[in-house]
Amino acid sequence: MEDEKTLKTMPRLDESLLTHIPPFSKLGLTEIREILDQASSRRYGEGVAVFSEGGDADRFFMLLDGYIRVIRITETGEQVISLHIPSGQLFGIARALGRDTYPATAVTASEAIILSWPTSLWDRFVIDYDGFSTETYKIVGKRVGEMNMRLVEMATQQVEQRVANALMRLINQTGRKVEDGIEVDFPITRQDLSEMTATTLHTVSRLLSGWEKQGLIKSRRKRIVVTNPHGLMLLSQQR
Amino acid sequence: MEDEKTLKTMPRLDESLLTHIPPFSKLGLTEIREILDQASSRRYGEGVAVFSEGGDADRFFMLLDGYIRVIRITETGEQVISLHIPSGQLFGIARALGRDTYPATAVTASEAIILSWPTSLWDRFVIDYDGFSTETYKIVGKRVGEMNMRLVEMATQQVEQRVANALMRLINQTGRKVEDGIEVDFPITRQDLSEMTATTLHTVSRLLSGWEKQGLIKSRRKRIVVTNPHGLMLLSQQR
DNA sequence: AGAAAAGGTTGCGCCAGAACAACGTTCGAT
DNA sequence: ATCGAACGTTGTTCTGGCGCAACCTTTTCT
Repeated sequence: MEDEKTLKTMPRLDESLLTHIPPFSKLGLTEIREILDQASSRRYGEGVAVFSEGGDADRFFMLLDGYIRVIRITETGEQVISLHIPSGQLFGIARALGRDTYPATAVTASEAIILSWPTSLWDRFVIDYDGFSTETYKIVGKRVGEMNMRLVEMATQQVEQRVANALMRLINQTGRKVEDGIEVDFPITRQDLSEMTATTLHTVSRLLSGWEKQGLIKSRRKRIVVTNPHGLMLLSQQR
Repeated sequence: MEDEKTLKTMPRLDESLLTHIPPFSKLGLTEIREILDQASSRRYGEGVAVFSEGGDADRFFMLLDGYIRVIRITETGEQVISLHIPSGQLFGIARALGRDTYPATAVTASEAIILSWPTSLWDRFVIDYDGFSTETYKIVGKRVGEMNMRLVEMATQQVEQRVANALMRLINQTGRKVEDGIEVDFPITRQDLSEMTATTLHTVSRLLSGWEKQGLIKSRRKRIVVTNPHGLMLLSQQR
C-alpha cells in the first residue's frame, strides 16, 4: 500500500500520448515535447495509493492508462468513493484549486500508467501554454457537476436507483464492449459499488442477483457485464 | 419569483465595498474603481431567483449583503440545497468552470444586495487583475471541499448527526451573536434544513424540539439560536 | 495440494426514519 | 379584526434496507 517513489524519467515518451488529450490538444508538438521532458512516468499495480489525503501536494498527475478511484476515509474508518477517473485525465491538481495538500486519496482501481510533474511547474504550464488553464477548468467543472449530481441522487433516490445509476455511469465512462454487452473496464467488487452509493455490500449483492435473474446484467467475481443497458436505465430513472 | 431585470448602474459605488474581499483585496484602488464602474448593482427581496439552472450564464455575481442559497430541483420536483453563500463571495461563476449555462439555481435566502458583471468581462478580469484568478479558484476549492464533506456525511452519518452538522456549519459561516447564543443570520425553516440534510421537515422538527428540551438551542418561527454550540458539536460528532 | 484469504450469496429480525394525518401557531393581507 | 396561507408540532403506522449470521466460491499463497 505504501508507494516507494521510484520515479524514473523515461528517456523517450511518445508525443502522441498527449496530442489528443484535452489540456494538451491545443498545443504544438514542440510544446508537448517540453512538457513530456519534464514528466516522470511510472507503472502502478492495482490497489496502490498514488497520493494520500492531507499529504503535501508536491506533484500533479496524468493518468495515461488504467483507472483511478478517488476516496475519502472517515474517522470511523469507512471508505467513501467520491470519483472515478478514466485514462486521459489530469488528477491530483490540488494547485488548481488553491490547495497545498491533497483533499482526498487516489488509489489505482486497476494497473495504471501515470505521468507526473512537480507542482512547481503548474504555474509555468498555465502561463506558458495557451488554453491549458481553460481546458483544465473544464475538467474541474465536469467533476463538480458530477459530485453535485451524486449529492442530489443521494438526497432523493432509493438505493436501487442509486446503484443502477452508479453502474450506468461506470459503463458510460469506462465501459468496454464485450460480446454480450458492455463490461466495466476494471475489477470492481460489491463492496466498491456500495461505497459509491452509500449502502452495504449485502444490499448491492442482492440487487445484482436480482438484476441477473431479470437478464439485465451478468456478473462474475469482480466483473460486471451490463447486457441490457436500456433496462438498467429505466430502473435508474423510475419513480 | 420572476426577476424583472431592473439593472441600474449606480453612479457611485464605494470602493471600500470591495477592498477587503478576497478576489479584489490584492488590487489597487484604481483597479477596484474600474471594476465597480462596470458593475450593476441591485437589491433583491427574500426568496427571489437571481439566476436559474440551465439558464444562459450571461452574468457573474458578487453578494455584497445578505445570503444566497444554491439549489437544485429534481425531475420529481424535490429541492436539494447544495450550498449557502455568505456575503462577500462571488457566485454564478460558471465561466470559471468552463460552463456556459448555470449548473444550479441561486435564490436569495434573505434580502440581498448584489453586484453583477457581464460574463464577457470575466476573461478580462482574469487577464488584467493579478491574483484575481488564483483567489477565485481558492473559493472554488473551498466549495468543492464542502460538497465533498457533505457527500461523505450523507454516506456515513445518521440523520441527527447530519442536521447537527448542517446547523453547526450555518452558525459558523453565517452566525450572528445574540444575547443567549449564536443565531442563524437569515430566516430558515424546518423544510430548508431538511433540504440541506436529505430528510423530511417532520424529522427536523422532532430533532429541534428535542434539542430545545435539552437546552442546546432556542427556536422560534424561521429563527434558530444555538445556545450551546459545544453540546451540539458533540452531537454532530458522536458515534 | 491444501489452507487461508478475499469475495459473494442469502435468510431473518429489527429499527430509524419516512409517510400519513391531524392540529396548533404565527404572520401578513385586506 | 378576520381570514387564509405559511410554518410548526406531535402521534401513529409502516417499510426499506441495515445489521447480523451462516455459508459458499474463487483466488492466492506456501
